[in-house]
Amino acid sequence: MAKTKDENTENSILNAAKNVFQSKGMDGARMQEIADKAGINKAMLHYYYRSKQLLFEAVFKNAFALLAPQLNKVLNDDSSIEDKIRNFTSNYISFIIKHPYLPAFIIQELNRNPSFILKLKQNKGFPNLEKFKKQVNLEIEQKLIKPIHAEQLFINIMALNIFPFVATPLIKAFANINDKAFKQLMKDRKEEVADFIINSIKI
Amino acid sequence: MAKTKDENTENSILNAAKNVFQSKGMDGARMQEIADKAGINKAMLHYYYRSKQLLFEAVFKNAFALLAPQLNKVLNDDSSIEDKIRNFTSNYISFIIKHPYLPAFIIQELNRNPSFILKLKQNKGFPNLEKFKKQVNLEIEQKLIKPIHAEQLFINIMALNIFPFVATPLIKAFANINDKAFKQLMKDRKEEVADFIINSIKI
DNA sequence: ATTTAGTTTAACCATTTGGTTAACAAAAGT
DNA sequence: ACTTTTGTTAACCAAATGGTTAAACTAAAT
Repeated sequence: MAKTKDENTENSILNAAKNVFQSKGMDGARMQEIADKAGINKAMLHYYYRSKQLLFEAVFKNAFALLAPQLNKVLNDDSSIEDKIRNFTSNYISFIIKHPYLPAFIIQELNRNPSFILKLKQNKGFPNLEKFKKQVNLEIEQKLIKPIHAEQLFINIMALNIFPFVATPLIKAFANINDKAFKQLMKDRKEEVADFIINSIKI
Repeated sequence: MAKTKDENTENSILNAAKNVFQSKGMDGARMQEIADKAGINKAMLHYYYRSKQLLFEAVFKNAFALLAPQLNKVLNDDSSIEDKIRNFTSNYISFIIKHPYLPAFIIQELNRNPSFILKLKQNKGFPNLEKFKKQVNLEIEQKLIKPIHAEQLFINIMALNIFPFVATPLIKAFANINDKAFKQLMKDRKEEVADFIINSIKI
């Protein structure tokens, strides 16, 4: 396929692998297809990455490293809960529109192999709820927001932002809309979702 | 595996196939494993279902047929929006706790092959938003709920209810909780999610 | 009792797939 | 100049995999 200045072979392999793995998953991906897309011989894949498993892990870690900082924004910055939610929602949806396969890929592969997340958890920078919890409880005490468990609020924020990009075909079918209308709906959500959440918790 | 009165072979195959396909997906599933779990010879799979693809489709249609009526409850019954949301949320989460693999399976396979949903769309009983849209707009006119696009509200309801069961490993890792705590969190959501939605749209 | 239709099995087959090997080319050290 | 290291290829391999076949078994129908 297009080899738009992939510089070195190692990188063009990773790019091709990203493509194939993210659209077909570990089980559906074929080493031959990755090699073809990278424009090289299949043996090169093993020369640079030893095995399908290791190549996959390189792709997965890359993908996760892209997603994690986005989540940390909600959890670890110092603005108010309301500002956080507005910022995060707008940024996150913009981000995902650029990487539409990402969330479904990560979720699918973690379901296939849940123990894989244990490795990721050890990295520093792995999202952690502690600070967010304290902040939520503080704002509840200060009567800034209605009582809610921080975990539930966090799940709700994730769900409202991520779900449509994971269940795209389902939503398109139920709402009976085409690709263009779906994209518009997602753009609208940048504001709608934040309003929806804040409406619910604001006193 | 356990062959607890599976009656006929055809059914025990379908059961085994359900197990394997729903936990490993189409690409990860192996005919041999299905045969072993059903306690029969691999040739029987082809005798009764001709091919992996057809066996898979039988499982998938079964799964979808289980999910669709649940969604139609929100869309086509005659109670108020508020009652619908409360009923649906409580029922749906109970339902999914009994079939935890279902939503991830359906979403994963539709992402793998989005055109597959076209076949399903032709079935009557396929969820449709028209009635729900009218009702939402009516209740907005009557000042019973705040203005919101019906599609967005529907997406939000789906997201808040379904997402945690699709992204279970992710949520468990972020919230740093074990299986027991996660299950409790999900039970709590039966009420919390409905409150969250209604808080947001109620005037 | 014998035919017939449906069910089940073991052995087999062709293809696909991840991975390896050996030869070769091109840089990089010396 | 030559030796070593790195990058690349084509051909090959063993295992796995979906699928087929022909024969055997079973039970009801004739």
